[in-house]
Amino acid sequence: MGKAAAMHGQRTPCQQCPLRSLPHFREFGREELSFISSFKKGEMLVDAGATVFLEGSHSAHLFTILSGWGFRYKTLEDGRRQILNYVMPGDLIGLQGSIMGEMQHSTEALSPVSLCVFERTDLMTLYNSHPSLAFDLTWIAAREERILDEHLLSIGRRSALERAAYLIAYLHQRASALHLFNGSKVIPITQQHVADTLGLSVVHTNKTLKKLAERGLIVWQERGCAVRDAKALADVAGWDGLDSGKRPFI
Amino acid sequence: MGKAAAMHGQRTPCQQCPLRSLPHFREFGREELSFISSFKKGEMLVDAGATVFLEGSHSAHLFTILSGWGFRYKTLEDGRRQILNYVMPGDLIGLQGSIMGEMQHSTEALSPVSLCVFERTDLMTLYNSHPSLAFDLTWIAAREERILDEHLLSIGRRSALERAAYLIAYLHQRASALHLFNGSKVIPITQQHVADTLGLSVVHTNKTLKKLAERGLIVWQERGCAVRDAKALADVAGWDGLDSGKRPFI
DNA sequence: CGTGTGGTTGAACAATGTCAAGCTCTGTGG
DNA sequence: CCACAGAGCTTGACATTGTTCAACCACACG
Repeated sequence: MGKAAAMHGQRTPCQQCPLRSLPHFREFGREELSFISSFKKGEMLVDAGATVFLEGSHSAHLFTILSGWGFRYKTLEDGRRQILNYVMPGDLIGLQGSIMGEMQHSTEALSPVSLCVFERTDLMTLYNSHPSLAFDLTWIAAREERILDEHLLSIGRRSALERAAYLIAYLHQRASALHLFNGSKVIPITQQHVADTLGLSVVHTNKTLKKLAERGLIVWQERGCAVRDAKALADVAGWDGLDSGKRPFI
Repeated sequence: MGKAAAMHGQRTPCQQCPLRSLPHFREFGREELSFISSFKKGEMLVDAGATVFLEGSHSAHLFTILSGWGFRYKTLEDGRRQILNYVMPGDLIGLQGSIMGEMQHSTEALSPVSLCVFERTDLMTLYNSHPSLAFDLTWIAAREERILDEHLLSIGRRSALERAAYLIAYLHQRASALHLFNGSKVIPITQQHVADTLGLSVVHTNKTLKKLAERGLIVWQERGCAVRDAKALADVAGWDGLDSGKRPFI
């Protein structure tokens, strides 16, 4: 478990944020952007495997992912782990803790991750001065809730094969919308991550993924999963896909 | 599946809302209360078994539960149902749909339910004029997210017995905080509801609940579940319990 | 060269699902 | 008052799904 974390002053001003130009995100006004730019206190880099938030901590910060992949998880006392969701560029992390106090889940980097750093004490200023951004924060929380609803349906009621298909289709769709598949085209997770997301053992996960591979829907390769037929995956899972509309991000 | 729904003009003004006096909720300023009172457009009553929201709909309203029990759920095409969470007095429902458009889950009443009616078009006014209430809305969404995180951990990684214990401890703790156990002391759900919440079959749920009953932790009775030892239930599940602090409600 | 991490496999076993039947209420209509 | 129907709970036998254990393999990295 790597731990390296480097803090830097602000590098990219928000006005030139590479994520802003993606069609996936809603456009922001000049004033909103300049406020967000002042809200941002710097950037942070963490290694793959590093822990960004630890369950039980009280972080003074919250972050937006600039680049890289990570995941949120909880564990039981005896070590059983459940991955709750994955985080990708544009995702705000630590909002739950900032608003309610203590962090009740951990967050770990799957790849090297760079993050924009915000301070939780500035949140109230945002609510006071920028209602549209305040609305966006609620939007972001509601979106996460909606995704968790679908995950719950998946783990509770879908078979192992359906679950695996759903998970990979979901990750693929999100990453595609962010144009994340230019270089590697590979989702950077291990089968252990898949198992801990689906609530299955690694062994059974392996056998399940193999079935998807035999049908030509995915290929498992060095450090990750490559999608061959996203549509068929969604079909296997009986999943409609994510909203296609634009979404806000801070 | 009952469908009766009656709309009324406002009966109880928010200043005299019986829920406000519970120690469970944060106190509101006079100004906040008067705004909320204007935000409220009336009250609605629905029968047990009635559907409040249907997946796929675009409701013009959102509601706060005044009294009664209900639950949110999603279904797969072939009818498999997953209950996502339960709703009780003080809970705001329909926020997800109001903010993001279409409803992606359904909500059904478990008992007769009375609701305060709000209009989604008024939401923006709230954000513009009352930052503290805007913050509360994000708080409410973050709280739901946190609860879903715990449910996901439960379904994904706890055994059937642990899951059942967690669910009942959770419902009991929430209802206790709301002083809901004056009359019946019974959680008004069927074993089918428990099964659909835990992601188990009814048969296995029945056998699992029987084990909890044999240990003296619960008693299953006419139309519901009575808790005998809440502490022991939480212990079986290895669950810490909910936050004890005050929370906002609209 | 070792060593470690992640993937693969088969066999034995445990957990959970399915099927089918019966039971106990409660409410309803004759 | 009785007969009946439906909903929800209970139970046992059996099928299926998923877990655990125990290897072994392949590759990357120091």
